[in-house]
Amino acid sequence: MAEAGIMAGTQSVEATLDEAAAACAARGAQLTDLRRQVLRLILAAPHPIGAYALLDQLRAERPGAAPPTVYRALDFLRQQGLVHRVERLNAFVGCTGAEAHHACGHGHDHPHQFLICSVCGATAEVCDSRVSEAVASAARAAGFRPVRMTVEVEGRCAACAEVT
Amino acid sequence: MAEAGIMAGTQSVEATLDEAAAACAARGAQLTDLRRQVLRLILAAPHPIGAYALLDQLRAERPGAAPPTVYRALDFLRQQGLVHRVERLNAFVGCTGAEAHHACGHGHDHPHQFLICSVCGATAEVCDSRVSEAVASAARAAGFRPVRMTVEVEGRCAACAEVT
DNA sequence: CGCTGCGACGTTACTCTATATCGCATATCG
DNA sequence: CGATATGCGATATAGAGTAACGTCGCAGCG
Repeated sequence: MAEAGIMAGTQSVEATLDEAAAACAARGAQLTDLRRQVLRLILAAPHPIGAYALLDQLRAERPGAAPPTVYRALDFLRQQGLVHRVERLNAFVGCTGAEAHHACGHGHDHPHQFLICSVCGATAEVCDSRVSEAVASAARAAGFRPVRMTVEVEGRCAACAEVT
Repeated sequence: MAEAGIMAGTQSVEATLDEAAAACAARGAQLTDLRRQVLRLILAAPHPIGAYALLDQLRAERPGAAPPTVYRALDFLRQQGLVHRVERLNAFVGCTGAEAHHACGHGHDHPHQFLICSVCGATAEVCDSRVSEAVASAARAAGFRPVRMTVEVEGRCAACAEVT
């Protein structure tokens, strides 16, 4: 229970992949086999995963895979809002709760925040509008026109904080 | 005037270096020649500068410089709160307004935010407590114990926004 | 005096992250 | 049919960061 806030989506990876394919199709883009494989690996990983770890795993199914193979797929998945990049880790995670974000009116480039546990490596995505409002308003106060924001918090997740 | 929010400190680089040296000494650390050179290059750069660009410039004075040379100096300068890393850019900037931060009660690891202009590359550091409060409180609401935060906003600075 | 510990720095080598570029195949449309 | 677009294989290179080891100089101390 303590991990509730840190858990990824509860549905199966394959179901998520099917939803993702449908969402892409609805936008006129296609989730090809390669892209689907990459997304599957990301969703199956317990934590944010680096591009080259992804590449290693991908080679099991696709021996010819090279860095551009992975990066092209990642670029696509990010455009589609299916994957986010965690800047502090140079790693990638599946976007959890894309439905929720759409429900609250955000597009696929929604503002989000990451909570990164420096003990266990778990990374949770949250979507707090007060945070994005505060950041955007601080930026505007400086005469700045915000477009995209990165908010990443390093600390201890609930489970690791208990141990203290 | 439009750039007021984006300007770096107004005093000369050398004066800043002297202050930095004094601040280090007060903490029992020393700003050696190497560290001073690296800090000078960062302060003189108009924008955040990458480690390898720094290395290239450093080699003019110090032909034997290698990556560890730069990274060790950067680690020191970051510990001393004289330099920040911009995660989105994999680059480094001088900490503007360290005095102001100390004045408002923060140590040298103060929470800060970056405004990064995607047109001209200018990067401004701001220190808005409402932002850091909002982020910290969102994190705690998820049972997370925040330690350090990265807030980086990409958009258009005042000068570049005028042009539209 | 020589020993020891420590911090700063040099040096080599390596890993990881990311992009540029060329080229081929297919697909879709007028 | 040709023309343009997209996906992807393949090679090469740039950029970011770290590991490991050695050396020098400078305390403090028996």
